[in-house]
Amino acid sequence: MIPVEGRSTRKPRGRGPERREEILNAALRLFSQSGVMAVSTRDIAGAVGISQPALYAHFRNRDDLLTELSERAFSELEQRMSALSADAMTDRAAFLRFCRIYIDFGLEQPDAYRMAFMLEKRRSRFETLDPRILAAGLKTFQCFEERLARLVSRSLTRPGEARLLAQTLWAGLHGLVSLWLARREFPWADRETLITRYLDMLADGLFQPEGVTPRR
Amino acid sequence: MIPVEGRSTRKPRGRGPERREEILNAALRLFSQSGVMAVSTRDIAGAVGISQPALYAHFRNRDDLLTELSERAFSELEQRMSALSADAMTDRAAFLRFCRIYIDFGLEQPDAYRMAFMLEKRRSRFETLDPRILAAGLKTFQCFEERLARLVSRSLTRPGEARLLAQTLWAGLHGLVSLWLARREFPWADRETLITRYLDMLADGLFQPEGVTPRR
DNA sequence: AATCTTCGCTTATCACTGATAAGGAAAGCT
DNA sequence: AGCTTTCCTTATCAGTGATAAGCGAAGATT
Repeated sequence: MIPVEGRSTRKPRGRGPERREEILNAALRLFSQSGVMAVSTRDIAGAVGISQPALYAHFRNRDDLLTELSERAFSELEQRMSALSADAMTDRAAFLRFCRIYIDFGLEQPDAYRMAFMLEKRRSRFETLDPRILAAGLKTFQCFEERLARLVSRSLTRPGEARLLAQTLWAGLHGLVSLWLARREFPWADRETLITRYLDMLADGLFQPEGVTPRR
Repeated sequence: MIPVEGRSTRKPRGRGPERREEILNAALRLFSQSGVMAVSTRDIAGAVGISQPALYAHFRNRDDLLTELSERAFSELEQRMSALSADAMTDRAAFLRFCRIYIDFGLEQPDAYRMAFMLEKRRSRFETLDPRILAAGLKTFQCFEERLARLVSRSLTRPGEARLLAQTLWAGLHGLVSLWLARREFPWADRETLITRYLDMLADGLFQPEGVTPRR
């Protein structure tokens, strides 16, 4: 009855985990093709080749599956941010490259980005955010804040500055990316110009010229 | 048969338009209470006191109703932006107040804001934006751009600057507002501080000190 | 070897969703 | 009065996420 410490008494690992993986991949592919809202559990099950209720052996419900994909998306973004080492750069250059990583992630993987930051549950009563997504988001933000702080540490003086900067910067980048994703048909200005201009504006505000103190 | 010019031959205005209004108001109230995704057409019909199919005499479908509310939200934002007259202000002060109007609108009327900018249709195949919402959004953006350009005209030099500034600014403000709305549980820094800091950063980038040219 | 247990799956079914069909009743116009 | 139009009803549809009940084969136990 009591399992031996460190070794489960039984080894039920058949092809369960692989199936689970299969489902996640199929779901992500379908979501990318048709949008999260348009894909039903039957679509996913059909793509995998199993019946619809079979999904519920691997995930508690549809939202649970979405949450899992969301966590993966966060993880991918963390990896990209962590991969940036900018030792031989000026703060400004490092800052710009860091922002680019975020933006590129959103544009290259719009569905992953949507999962992570724009996901609203289908039938949730008054928008209570899934705690797992919240936790994953927090972890990613901490990564964001920490990386950012190291990159521009020489330009930060006041205490609490890092967190404030990280939140404002995140918001700004998210605005750009999310509007692009949600309002694709809008007559946007040239994307490169827009990015460059926006980041320059931020950087100009951040890295004040020497001898000039920001007003207010 | 042929209606007299300027006077319709029949006057079918029974209580149709009022009903329509009633439905829109009930829907908006329900959406505010429970979130857009959680409210069904039966909920709306029940709140008005009619049967569910009766809705379809006034709106082609659920999305049509949402679109109508979306247009209203845009209209409301336009009104707020147009109401700002900042003749006796510096460019910087006018800029800050203008941004505040946008932010306040989003925070005070989160559902209207969501309708306007964050609405993703329930079953749309690959996210084609409703042309009506697109049109309404365009109109609002033109208002945004025009008002902004007048406020800070003295600080704009290059051609095309206004449009670029408007789009980047909009994106930045949207990022702040939409993240607040979508991730309420996130441990945000003090909201006032965050707003002030963010707008200052933008303004610092925008309104360079005299005699100092922005780098790059 | 025979049995038992567990796991991943099936079919059948649920309540609910948005949407349509068909028809009824009342108001307004000719 | 008769006709049309408008707004509403009930009945019903296919499709949704989710659950219940049971089946069958693999692995463990006897």
